[in-house]
Formats: sequence, structure tokens, C-alpha cells
Amino acid sequence: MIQLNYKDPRPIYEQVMDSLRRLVVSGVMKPDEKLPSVRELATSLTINPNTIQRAYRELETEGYIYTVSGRGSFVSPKDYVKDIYKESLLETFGKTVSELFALGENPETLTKQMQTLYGKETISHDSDQ
Amino acid sequence: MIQLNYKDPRPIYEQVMDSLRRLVVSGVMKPDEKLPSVRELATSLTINPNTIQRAYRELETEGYIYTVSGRGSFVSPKDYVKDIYKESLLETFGKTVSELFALGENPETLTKQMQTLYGKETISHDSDQ
DNA sequence: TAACTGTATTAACACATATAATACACTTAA
DNA sequence: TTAAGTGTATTATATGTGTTAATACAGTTA
Repeated sequence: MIQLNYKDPRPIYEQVMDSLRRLVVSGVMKPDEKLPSVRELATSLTINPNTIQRAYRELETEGYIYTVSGRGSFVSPKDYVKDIYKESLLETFGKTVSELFALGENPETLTKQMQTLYGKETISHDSDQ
Repeated sequence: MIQLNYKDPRPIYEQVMDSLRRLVVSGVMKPDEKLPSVRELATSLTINPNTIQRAYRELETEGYIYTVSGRGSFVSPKDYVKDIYKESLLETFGKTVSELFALGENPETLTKQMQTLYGKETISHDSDQ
């Protein structure tokens, strides 16, 4: 469910956050579904519980999960989670596009590039891969 | 010319790299133009020469600048510099757009967003701001 | 009550960042 | 040739972050 990459320069707790964020946003994990307990996930990834605790704490701060004392951590309501994630992606999108324009790129080229990627996205529904 | 932000969690040498990369790519610094010496830039930013040295070393590895022993560091040829920077931006662009599509965003919305940003970019030429 | 939750604390270690103080080889101009 | 300016390398030190480790505590649930 979660893959750690020790060649990745990013800290482990960030990699865990990324994985969980994606699982939550993509809908693989449903709203109000219980996440594995801190100790459980730490054991299965062979890392320290404190590291998982930190990932959970920061994911809660970002709004992707919520915690009930003594019961566990759970996935936040779907709409909210998608919204905050999309917002962060759109911010990156804006910054990147602005820089590309500043370097002389024009909207037409980027639109074409986008349509190619959109093709791949939709075609994949009919593919058996 | 270069602004350091100590609230920024990124290391100083990366902030210096970012600033110089932008100056080089945007054309503010011309090809074969001499960069300030390691000691000179360190003094003007009130940081350690070793930190600047690291920024220069890594910028050379990335191809943005080149060094002549005993003479100094210089801006790489323009086309090459723009190419490698654009390539990295386009990679970010592709990843971001793919994720947005996966979340149900469609090309039309993003294209509109892009055109808004392109407007701002071109209008600024006529503005007196 | 026992076993599970999240949370907090303290200590120890590794690593990256940054500073500091030198030293060396090369280039350039006086 | 010499002096001053280049980049580069080395060693030591301090600091902060990431991670592990060992506990401890309060709330929940069966």
C-alpha cells in the first residue's frame, strides 16, 4: 500500500504523507475509513512509530485526515480533501505556466502538450494494461 | 540582485542557486558574463564563502555556468541554458497536469486558466508598473 | 480489566547545513 | 617577478533536522 524509497532524498515522514495523501485523494481510501494505527503502520514499514506519528500529525494539520482520541485516525470527507489537493496543484500549475510564458513559451504549445496528456488519461480506460 | 529569505526552510545555497538560475535564464545576465567572485558575493550577502562555492559548484554541474581556473565563473551560452531550464519546467508541467486530469479536471478549464496568465504576461509590457 | 488507540517526552545518533580559518594553484596586471 | 585576485580543498566546530529507542499517559472498546 505504501512504498518507501531510501534513495529518495526526502524524509520518510514526507514520503508517507505523499502516499497517504494520494490514497485519500484518489478515493482508494474512502471518507471516514480508518487508517492503520500508528504502531501497526510503523511495524509494517519497519520504521519508528514516531515517524508515522509525525506524518499523521501533519496530514491532520493539512486537513486530509482527522483523529478521534483513543479510537484512531480517519479519512476526512471527500469533497474537502479533493478541494485542498486540487488547490495546491493549481497553484503549482500557475507558477509553472507563468515561468514558461516568461521564457517565451506560448499557450498553443502548452495546450497541445496538455491534450496529449489528456488523451493518455482517457485512453487508459479502454486499455487492458 | 539576490535576496535571501531566512524564513524559507530551503538551505541558503539552494536559494542562491535559484536566484542565479533565474538571472541567467531570463537573460538579465548575458552569456559569458562574469559572475561575482565567490568571496565578493559571500561578503555582499553576509554569508560564508563556502556556501557560495557550493552554489557555484552545483550550478556548474547543472550546466548553467562554467568556470575558468584562476579567472572566475561565467554564464553558459544562452540557448543551452534556456533549454535545460525549460525542460525541467515542462517536466513539472506534465506531472501537474496529469494529476489534475486524474482528479477530474478537464483541458478546457486549464486552458482558460492559462490564457488568463498569458494575458497578465503580455499586458505587463504596456503597463508602467 | 486488558488491549487497543493517539500523544508526549527524553535521550542518543546520523546527517546536512553553515561558519571559520587556512592553504594551494592558477591568472592577471603592475 | 610580485601582488592581488580567481576557484578549490581541507579540517574543525556548531546547529538543526530526521530517525530511532524506550517509556509513559489518557482515552476507547470489548
